[in-house]
Amino acid sequence: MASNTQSGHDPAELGELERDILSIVWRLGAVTAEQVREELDRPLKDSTVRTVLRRLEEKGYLAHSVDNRTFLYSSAESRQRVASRAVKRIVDWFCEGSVEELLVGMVDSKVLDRAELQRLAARIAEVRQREDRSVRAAHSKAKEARK
Amino acid sequence: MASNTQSGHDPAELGELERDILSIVWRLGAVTAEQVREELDRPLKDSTVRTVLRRLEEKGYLAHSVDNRTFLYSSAESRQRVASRAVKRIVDWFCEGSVEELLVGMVDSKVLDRAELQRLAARIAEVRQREDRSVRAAHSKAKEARK
DNA sequence: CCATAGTGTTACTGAATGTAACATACAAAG
DNA sequence: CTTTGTATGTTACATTCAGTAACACTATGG
Repeated sequence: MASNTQSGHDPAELGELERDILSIVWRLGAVTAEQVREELDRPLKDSTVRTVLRRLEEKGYLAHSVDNRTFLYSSAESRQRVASRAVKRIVDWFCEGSVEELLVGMVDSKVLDRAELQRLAARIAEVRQREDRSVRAAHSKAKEARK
Repeated sequence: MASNTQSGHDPAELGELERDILSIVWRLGAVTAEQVREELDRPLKDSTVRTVLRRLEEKGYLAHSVDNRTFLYSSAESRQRVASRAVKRIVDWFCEGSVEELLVGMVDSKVLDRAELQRLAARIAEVRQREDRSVRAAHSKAKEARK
């Protein structure tokens, strides 16, 4: 059943270099292959970096624009979004879709400590507020349209 | 930096067959290779199944005991624990360790809907309670073995 | 002693990733 | 117009991992 929100690609799991490069793009915003290369800890040839950038674009993680003959790569998906999808996959594989069970497990196995849990609870409350607002907004907007 | 909580194996990401088999073991509790094979949808040779079972054991996900010449496999780690570690990896890769950001992202990208969020909040409160209790218990019980 | 039921060993294949050389194109300098 | 320096396009090879399985080995009941 799955049914993703949009594109139909299954990220599987990115390799280490791919993740590093993705992180750099997320951090710097819009970068050239050269910039990425400099940012990396490992000394890689530029063709290597460009190959990975291209692959990341093929996979839908990046997009590029051309700035005066030079490619400027930027992310096509936010970190949160990518992370969320990855987590969702995990929840589906291992937890039969129950996010709560997952969270409980995370606390049990000390992946999440109490402090994080606390901040998390606060954050959830906050997001709930925001959600409420947008729900209400959509509501009144719909009413408006109906008129 | 980094530093894992305990054992030093990096789960990377299990393959599909591995996940299926792991799920079967989690579901059935203790199984023989033959049972696993029957449980699978795909028709695989038993040597295939046994190979995967062995690999899962090597990776630390399963353990086996010998029951009268036959191997009985059972899980060495709970689903929640495995899922938690997987999620932690993702959080580390993509969210710089911020679980809250991840959750926020999950709500934003509709991976988590409001109902789930609500149940989640309740569950977190519950876990918090339990944590409090065990913290108190551990406290009075002296601080010998830390595991 | 032999067949049967298990396990141990080894191997091949295909896909994904890391890594990079080499070929091309084109704008600016001369 | 030719040279040259950037930047991109193409292609390839090595490695690793997961899927898949054949074949060898061993002990046990009849």
